[in-house]
Amino acid sequence: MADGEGARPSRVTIRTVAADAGVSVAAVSKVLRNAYGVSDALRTKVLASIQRLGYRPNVAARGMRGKSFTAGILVTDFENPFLFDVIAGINATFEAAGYKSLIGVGNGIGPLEVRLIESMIDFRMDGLVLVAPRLANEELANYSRQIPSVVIGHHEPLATTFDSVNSDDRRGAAMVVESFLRSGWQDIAMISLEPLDASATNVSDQREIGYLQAMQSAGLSHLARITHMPLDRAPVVNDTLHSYLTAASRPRAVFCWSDLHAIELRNLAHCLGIKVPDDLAISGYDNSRIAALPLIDLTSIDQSGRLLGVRAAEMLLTRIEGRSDAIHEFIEPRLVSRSSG
Amino acid sequence: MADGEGARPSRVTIRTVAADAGVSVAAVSKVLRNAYGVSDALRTKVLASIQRLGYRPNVAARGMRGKSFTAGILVTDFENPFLFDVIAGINATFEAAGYKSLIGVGNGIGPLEVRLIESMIDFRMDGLVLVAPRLANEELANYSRQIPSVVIGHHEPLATTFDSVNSDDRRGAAMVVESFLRSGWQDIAMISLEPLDASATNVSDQREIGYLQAMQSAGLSHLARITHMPLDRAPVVNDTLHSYLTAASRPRAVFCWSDLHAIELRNLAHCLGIKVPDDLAISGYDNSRIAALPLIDLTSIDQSGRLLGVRAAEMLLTRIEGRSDAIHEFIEPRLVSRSSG
DNA sequence: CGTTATACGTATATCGTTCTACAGAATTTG
DNA sequence: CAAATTCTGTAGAACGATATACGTATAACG
Repeated sequence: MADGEGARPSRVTIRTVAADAGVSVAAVSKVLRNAYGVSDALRTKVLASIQRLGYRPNVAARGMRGKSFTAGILVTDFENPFLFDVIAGINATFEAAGYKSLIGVGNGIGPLEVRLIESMIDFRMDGLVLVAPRLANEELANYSRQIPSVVIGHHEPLATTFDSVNSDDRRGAAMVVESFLRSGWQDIAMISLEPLDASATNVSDQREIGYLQAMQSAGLSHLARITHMPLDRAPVVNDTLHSYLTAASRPRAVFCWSDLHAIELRNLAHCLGIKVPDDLAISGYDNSRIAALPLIDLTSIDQSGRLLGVRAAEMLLTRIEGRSDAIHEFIEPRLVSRSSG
Repeated sequence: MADGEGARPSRVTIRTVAADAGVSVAAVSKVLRNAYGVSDALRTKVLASIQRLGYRPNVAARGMRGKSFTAGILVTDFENPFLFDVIAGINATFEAAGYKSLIGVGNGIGPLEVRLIESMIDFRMDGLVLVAPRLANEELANYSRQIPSVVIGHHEPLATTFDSVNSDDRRGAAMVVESFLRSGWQDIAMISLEPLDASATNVSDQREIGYLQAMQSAGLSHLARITHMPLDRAPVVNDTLHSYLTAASRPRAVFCWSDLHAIELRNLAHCLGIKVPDDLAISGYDNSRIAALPLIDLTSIDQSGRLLGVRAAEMLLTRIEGRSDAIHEFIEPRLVSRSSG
């Protein structure tokens, strides 16, 4: 009983270290931040004490005045397999720079995302990477003034208060259309995501634009049509896809804004006895690991998730260092052809 | 230029609120924590000011003396689709209790996991949920003394310093074997994960035990055999699975410790022209969303990931409230039969 | 009516850092 | 050799909350 709570080891603080090393608290702090004005002798003495005592600075206390050496990552839809690589890239880059990163999951719910961002600010994190945030533009502008921010998968090339890294989504969409055209299919439709607002900042909005432009360039505007799906993967999605496949107006080829829906579609087609690609060609976007499975074998656009993550983290680091002009970067997409289209 | 950094809105603190409401700082703090000794009149006055000023308490400052109202989630392998439901369950439960949760990704790398746990402690988080940690038992015992902790997917039923929630992994494994037996197959092998140490705390260790026991009960001990895979999904895994499938000793049925490898296996079998389940039956574990896809259609064990998450979060909340006796809970697994076996 | 509880608020020490000022020693300069 | 200039290290005020200790009305009691 006395054991359960009792063994409070009374945490070792900067004061403990200072006492142990026989120097002032300020001196230890200087060593920690490797700030100016500390001799080699002092440094080694302090480092030895830190080592011996197993001291770790308290981030909460640190955050009150200085930096927390931690960045927050906000992801929208935890389920999208596209995130794996992005997050791996972000984590690796931060890790190498001596930063920690913690992830918050927003579930595509605006209010929750807002609360998480605020929570990260309140934790005194040094910066934020927002992956495909579903926030109104003003909100984003507002928060990015409070904390260094970089977005991935959000197109706002004129924003001045935050950076962005994106796949060239218009180009990617066009690549799919062009590939379909080369196969001789013209009746090409698109499945996209419900737009959030009129600003066309979402990746799906940009892919729609790319799709429409490519169709127009090919003189096929009259065949272009877009179906919008809700974000949640409720039964609605399945029903919609089902009626989509069985309708008379079913296209010859479908470009899906994300592997997420393309995979569902390919499976549903399989169940309905619709041959892919003989009856229906399908392409996704993201080149996720599942799309690459031989049994799924989905044509897709690789947007180099890992690179997106790495670049975003690098940008955030320089922004934390003080850069204040905005950078907006594009990464070239790559078509990965597989049996589905 | 003056715009980039200049617009420092000088954050609203508890002092601002106190001034605005015309009360003391302590009074505001009391309202925030709804502590004892505050009249309705005062409360409404303070809440109005909070509302008007848009005040949010600084978590870092909070964590220095009181609670941060945030829990940390440590996940090992971000890629395992099993995590989706677990994390959703944890998040939903914390959210409802007014807690935030932040996720750290350990990548199955021991040292990194340790650093993340320490980081979460240093952030003054109120508690930790560790999902399938790959830590030595002493380390776990050590950290769980420093911060309220609950583990998921880690079997240590005698631990006194932390709680655990687990699928009954032995039972789940046995269910698979029994199902194979009912189909008339006896030559049943298992693919498992490289053990971390001799303590058999990992879920894969427990599933091995369940598998061996079930084989023994059926008088098939002589046919039981286990192949161990590395955790990383390097080419090694693929090579190993390839030679596994082409070897003369290929079993009639395979029980995989996780959908992760079962999916790989089913795809590889497909590529090699091995009919599933006619030539080879396959079962996974986790009943992940991918396993349920008609094109994959993998028999699997559902371990109610969401429920695991919910229970773990609930336990952590009561432990944060002061409970000090350990709880170790099992959740009944459920077999989901599909075409693969 | 005086005494004792009780409810409500306030003042202030405290948490563990960072960071600004400054003092003393060592070094360079004129 | 005195004065000016580094170079090191220290003291102590923040940071923004919590929580303890205490004072003062108000209510309850005998």
